[in-house]
Amino acid sequence: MPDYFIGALAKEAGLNIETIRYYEKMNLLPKPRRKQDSNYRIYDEDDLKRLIFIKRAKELGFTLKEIKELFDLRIDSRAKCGDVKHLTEHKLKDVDNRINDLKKIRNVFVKLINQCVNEEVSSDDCPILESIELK
Amino acid sequence: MPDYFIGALAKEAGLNIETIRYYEKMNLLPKPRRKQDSNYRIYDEDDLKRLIFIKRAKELGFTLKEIKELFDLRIDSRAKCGDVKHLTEHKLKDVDNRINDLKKIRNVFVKLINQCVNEEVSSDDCPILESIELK
DNA sequence: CTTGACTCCGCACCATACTACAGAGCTTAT
DNA sequence: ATAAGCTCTGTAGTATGGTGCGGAGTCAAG
Repeated sequence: MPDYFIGALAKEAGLNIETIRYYEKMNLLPKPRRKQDSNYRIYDEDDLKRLIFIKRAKELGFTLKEIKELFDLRIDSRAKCGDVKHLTEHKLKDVDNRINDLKKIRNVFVKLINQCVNEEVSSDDCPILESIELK
Repeated sequence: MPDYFIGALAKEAGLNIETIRYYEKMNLLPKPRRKQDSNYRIYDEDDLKRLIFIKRAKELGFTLKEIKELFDLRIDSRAKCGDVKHLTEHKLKDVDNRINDLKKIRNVFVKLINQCVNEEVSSDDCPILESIELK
């Protein structure tokens, strides 16, 4: 489990250095240990995993604030089981809704692809609106 | 199918008026007809559907630019079937990836909730990192 | 036919999430 | 031991996606 300086970590994660420092400032990434003398930040595999998670969660539509809340969901010495359960059930419902709506969008794509297979089916209408009623 | 002025549409869609005008400027919403004399914008149910779709797609992590591309996916007089098929297959793959990653996050929530049921199971670790390897 | 609510346009401002310096101090390969 | 290439901090700037405001005109209920 090798350690990284910020540049190597950034490269692994596919982010840039400034973004990593930004996440640290926003408390999305724990303050890393520092090298003696130089004060360079030292990172490990856990930091990398965390960055990759943040990156993907952002792509899935979570804000940095929400991602922070996800990291904070845990049963620990401070948080009560019941509280965590309640919060988590709420998040679960949200994720289920996201999955469902993505599936609807998926179906539209499938239909559109099949139309294409049937050669020269042509319509000027917008299929994404014809087939979806996201409510 | 009643028509709306912008205020009523905004209320229905749960957006504010300025946002609707902004989407129009960004070409996410077609330029609406206007009332004689007053030049007020006139909207219909299709506009409402479109706005609701935009709103949800944004929550699912699509940018306005991507949403515009989704609306533009159609087989029409200009676009060739093959092109649309290719593009759509690409989008389909993307949506599948999103669904899969959301399912992983979902599983973590389910585990966490079950832990809570088993009373006083406590760990200071972050389960979202323990259970997910989004790669 | 008034009056309060609505709409028009343009432009300035805001929040979020980065991104890019500058100037100084490390690291490391040769 | 030197030079290219890191990293440090702080601050300022950018892109996206809105949000607010002013002054003028329009709508519609009473």
